[in-house]
Amino acid sequence: MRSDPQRLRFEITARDGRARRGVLHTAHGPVRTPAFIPLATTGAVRGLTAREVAELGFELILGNTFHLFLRPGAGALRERGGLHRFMGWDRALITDSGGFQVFSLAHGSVADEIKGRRGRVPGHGSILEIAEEGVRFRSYIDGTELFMGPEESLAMQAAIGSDIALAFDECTPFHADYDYTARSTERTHRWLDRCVAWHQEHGPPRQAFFGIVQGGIYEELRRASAERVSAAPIDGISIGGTLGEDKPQMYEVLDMTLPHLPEDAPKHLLGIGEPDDLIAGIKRGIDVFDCAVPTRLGRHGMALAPLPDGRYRLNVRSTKLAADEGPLVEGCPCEACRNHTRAYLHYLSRAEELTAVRLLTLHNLTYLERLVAGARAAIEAGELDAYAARLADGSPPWAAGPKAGSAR
RNA sequence: GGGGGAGCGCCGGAGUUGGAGAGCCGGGCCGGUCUGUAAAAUCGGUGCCUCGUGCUGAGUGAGUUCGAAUCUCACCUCCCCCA
Repeated sequence: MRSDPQRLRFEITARDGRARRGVLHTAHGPVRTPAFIPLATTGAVRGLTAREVAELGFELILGNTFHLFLRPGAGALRERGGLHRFMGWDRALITDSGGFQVFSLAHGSVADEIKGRRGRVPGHGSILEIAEEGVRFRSYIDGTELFMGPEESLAMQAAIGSDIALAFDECTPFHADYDYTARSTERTHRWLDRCVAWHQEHGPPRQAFFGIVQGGIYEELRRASAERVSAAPIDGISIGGTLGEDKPQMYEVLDMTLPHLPEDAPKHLLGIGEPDDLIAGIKRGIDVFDCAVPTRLGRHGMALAPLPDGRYRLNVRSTKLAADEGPLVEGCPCEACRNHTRAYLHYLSRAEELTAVRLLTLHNLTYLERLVAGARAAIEAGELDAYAARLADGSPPWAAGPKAGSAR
């Protein structure tokens, strides 16, 4: 760990077990943790404006180096003064390195692959070669042959001007065996060294840099990767790669990784964001999470809501809601729940009105923001376990927090 | 009143003019899936039953034929044109 305070300072203000309440001080302001990070993959949180995302309370969003590299490209972003200015977002920005996308091109859908399911569309991979130097691939936009390695990724993240850059890594698939995962993880470590070297030489002065732990589902590899990454001069640590095929295995992977990371490092769990997983991660000491779930489910007609069966995805398109005059979720402070009925949202969603997408996206993001805000308050109050228990019993986040107000 | 055209499954369309469909494409409807976003995406189901080599089915009825969604006749409905 380097923890250069000029780039990033992580202040821990309260603890509850292994969970912590903190503040990430970035070049674009503070980020209260534990935090959920909405995805703005291509420079927009899908369906919303930057102002709306800020109004929901988010202080950090995630852009994607790979997508922004293809379009609008480094030159255009530099000319526009970086992504903050281009998209009208003046709070903190973290950029994923593109490692995940490079491998999703090879697998059709890493989302399936890393969970142990089969890729959705086999045989359309655009990867031409994965080598020590980096990855050659074809643009999915126009077929242009392109190359990205550690240096290209960091140069692009410099052009974007993110507050936190991530190391260029290989996201190891679930079906990779021990030997492949070991070789891949070692290559990711060598790429980490190249990223660090490029970043120290050319990176924006106030841009922080996070390393990424790999190692698949193998305890030995996770420990080795955790120790290797922790030893590098970095400002924080992301946990990536396959986290197993189900939630119990994901928690196992976390438990085999987290003990080997520096206690005071900001810890980012890549790609995780279902409500119960946020709590599981927070309890283990994770500080920030990013995930496509709230925005994607919103576009697919699903609302986050505690359900009687212990799940939390309400299908708004279901006929059951056609005449339901109640709010999406009782007590939710979002625009969809305050101003509209389930019946209206049901109708809008079936009619494929953009308004439905926007309202559900607003709701889902509100739900997760309130969930982590509740966790922050609970940690300060030393009541995280009680908070988690009330959530597990089906309380919505705004009704499950400590009685003594909130820490929003 | 005359002439022409068309009728199948919840809806629309294509197609076959004697060897066969409980078929095809859209849509709707019902349900599933989605965790570092090539996802406002995607995958199923959608006549009946006792679930099988099962039954019914091409506007309605009759006929020709070994065999009819296809050919003939009558009728019904809709569309277009002419009066």
